[in-house]
Amino acid sequence: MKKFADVLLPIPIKGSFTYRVPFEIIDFINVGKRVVVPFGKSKFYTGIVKKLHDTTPEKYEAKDIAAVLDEHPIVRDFQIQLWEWIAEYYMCTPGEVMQCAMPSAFLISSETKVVLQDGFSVEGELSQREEVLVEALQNRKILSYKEISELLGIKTIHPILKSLFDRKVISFFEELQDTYKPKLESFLSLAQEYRNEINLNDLFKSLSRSPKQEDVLLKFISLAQPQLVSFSISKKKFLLHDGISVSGLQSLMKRGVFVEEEREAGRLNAVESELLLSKELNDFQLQALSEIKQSFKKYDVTLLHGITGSGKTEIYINLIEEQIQQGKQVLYLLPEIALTTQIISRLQKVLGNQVGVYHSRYNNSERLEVWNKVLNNEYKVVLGARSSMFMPFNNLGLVIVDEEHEASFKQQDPAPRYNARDVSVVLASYFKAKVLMGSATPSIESYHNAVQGKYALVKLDKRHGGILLPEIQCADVQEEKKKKLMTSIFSSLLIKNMTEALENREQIILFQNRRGFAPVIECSTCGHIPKCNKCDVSLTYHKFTNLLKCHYCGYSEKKSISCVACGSIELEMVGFGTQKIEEGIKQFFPKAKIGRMDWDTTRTKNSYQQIIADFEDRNIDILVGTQMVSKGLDFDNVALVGILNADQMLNFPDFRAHERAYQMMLQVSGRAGRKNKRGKVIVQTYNPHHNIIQYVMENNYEALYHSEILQRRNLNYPPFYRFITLTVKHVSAELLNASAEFLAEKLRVLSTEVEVVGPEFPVIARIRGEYIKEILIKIPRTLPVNTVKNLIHEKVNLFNVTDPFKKCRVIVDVDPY
DNA sequence: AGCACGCCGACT
DNA sequence: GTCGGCGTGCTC
Repeated sequence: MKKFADVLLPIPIKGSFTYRVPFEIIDFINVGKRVVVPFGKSKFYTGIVKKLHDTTPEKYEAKDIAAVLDEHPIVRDFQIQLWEWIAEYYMCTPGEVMQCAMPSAFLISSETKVVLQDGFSVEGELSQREEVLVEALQNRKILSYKEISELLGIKTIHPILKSLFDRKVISFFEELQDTYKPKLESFLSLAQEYRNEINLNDLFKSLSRSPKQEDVLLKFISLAQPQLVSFSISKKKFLLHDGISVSGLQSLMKRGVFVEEEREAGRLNAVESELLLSKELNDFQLQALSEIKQSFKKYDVTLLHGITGSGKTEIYINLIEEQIQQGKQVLYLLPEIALTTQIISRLQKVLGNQVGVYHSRYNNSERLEVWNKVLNNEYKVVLGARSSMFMPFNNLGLVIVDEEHEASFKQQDPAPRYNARDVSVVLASYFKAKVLMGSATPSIESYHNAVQGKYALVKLDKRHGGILLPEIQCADVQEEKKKKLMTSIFSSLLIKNMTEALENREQIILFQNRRGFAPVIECSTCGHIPKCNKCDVSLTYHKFTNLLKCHYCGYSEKKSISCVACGSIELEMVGFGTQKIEEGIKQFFPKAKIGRMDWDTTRTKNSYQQIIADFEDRNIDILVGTQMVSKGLDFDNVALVGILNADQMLNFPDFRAHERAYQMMLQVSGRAGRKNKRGKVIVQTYNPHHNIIQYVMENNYEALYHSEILQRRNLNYPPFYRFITLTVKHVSAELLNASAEFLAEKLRVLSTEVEVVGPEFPVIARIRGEYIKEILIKIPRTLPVNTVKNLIHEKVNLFNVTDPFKKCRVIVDVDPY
């Protein structure tokens, strides 16, 4: 009988909190269950029981656990271990990991509510604000702090509330609100009295003059056969059947022929179509599959290097089926951007309702339902973005990380800044499960692991269905400009090929990596460019809304007709985004149907699907887009892919810029090519002889790897060194400079082998009014990283107690991407 | 992270 | 004078 419980709370504080287990709940409490606990002066939080023990805390009096919420644990032991591993490795708190790992619908916290006291009487005068509040409470009975603050239009409402409380006008209570409400659906069944033949026949006779009602009843009975008595159907689905009129049904309901009952329905769409067999694999796929299975015998992690269009997904499906047969679960991780309906339905067609999907577009209730289905073993496969690795698996056999090189597996903000690809190896180890990482362009780190023999390497270098790799050509922008061939953003080579493709009624994709290349308004007279006044960036012009927007803080203003600085009306657009490209095409090919796919046009839930559907149905001739067009889409009529500005990607100030540029160019190139004709790719660049461009044209990943790994070794970059960045922020640039310098100085004495670079201003030195400085710590692989991390913690803690530096915020990012 | 307490400017 | 801003410290 354990008397104390260590409870994990979803707050960014180190360590867990020890509570007393009251006698009444001692039989119900277990590790992994949720408990409600008092926290601070008046709040209640939901936490997870991490440990039960008998050690009386010495330094404080433990508070009592208020309630146990679950009948069975909803978090498994391995998850608590995993959370702690992540917290330690990524230098954050287990509370932050838990917050990110669990659907927030599980973690309800209390909210303080204000009510009038029974039979209150006002003694003395009320201030104007107090009067407003009392009046509002008389109308609405219960108000939250936030509502009161909005009502009175002030932030500090505490003194007013205290004064009213002291005069016994109002009182407080804590409300725990369960945000999860099961979704209900109406079900129809035949009323008791018509469940015998005589009454039913009478009913039909009486309906002879009401054909609509008769139809409805007949349909119901035909659907119900042979079990009329116990049959029920969802009202919504029933109405979808042909020949059923809403009015007919309503009349029958009024007569009491049907009874309606609300049932829990679940939000997740079930797959109802017949399952298909997985596709037959070709010889190359079979070969790769057998190599993978072989490698699993010796290695925990296998890297599958399979070129675009080689049919990696079919191999995955095969492996998943095998795991399911063995009664194991599978986690299939994809970058968010590649999680399209195409891939989801492909999996569901073969595996049906055993597949659970988990991604950011799901709301809290949906996430909670997926969690429960994994917990109850209803889902054998979880397909999702990085956060789906936090599901409560119970016998994981395989983790697939597709598009392994993608940066989006690393969470940027907020903590935990984890990399799902890397953590999945730890996750798998708890189950002795295998990890399969797949990519057409593996990350240098993973390929290095394979080369070093840490991972197994399996190659698949034949395209599926005999489709040839596209022919890649370079358009030398500099040369064309010299010869005055290039009068727009399109080279003559690209225009020529586009014209050809359009004449052949073939489709085209134009790719523009927008990053840092958004349209900016510049005054032709004085050169003024509108900037965000809180961030160190130019505002970008959005033609559709006629707004100037900041991409970092969301600030927007109306575009003025004249220059704000000099009043001139000669404003010019500099740079081009996808919108500008769209316009450019219209000039050259006025008849072509153009679609645009970027962050702006895919904001609403279905717009993304719509664009893809339009492209597939050939309602779009030319698709212009950012990164989005490069992921997870398989079109079969794309003759030409144009990469408009390759240099933009190559010149990005980041040590991974070349690797990324290669990956991106190869990925978009993969969209070109059809069954009977070789696709074509035009790369527009100022540097056609750049080695990366050459590697892309030769499709030579090995060469890219060797040139990159050499660089990394020479410059002490990953994978030879581990990186940890410390980001320091403050509104005052002076304080920030001094503070960052102080912190860097402290860090420089860590060890002679550890390099401390900076502090330096990043490319964008100010966001939301705060200046930013970065310190990069480079740790050789040979050094025990935990010792270094402990020292970093020590220095950051020192920083956080040293005046005036502690006023700055410090963010730690391990293995930044 | 919230939410208390406590110190200081700009208004009745 | 006090109201209401915000900086600082604590939470089992």
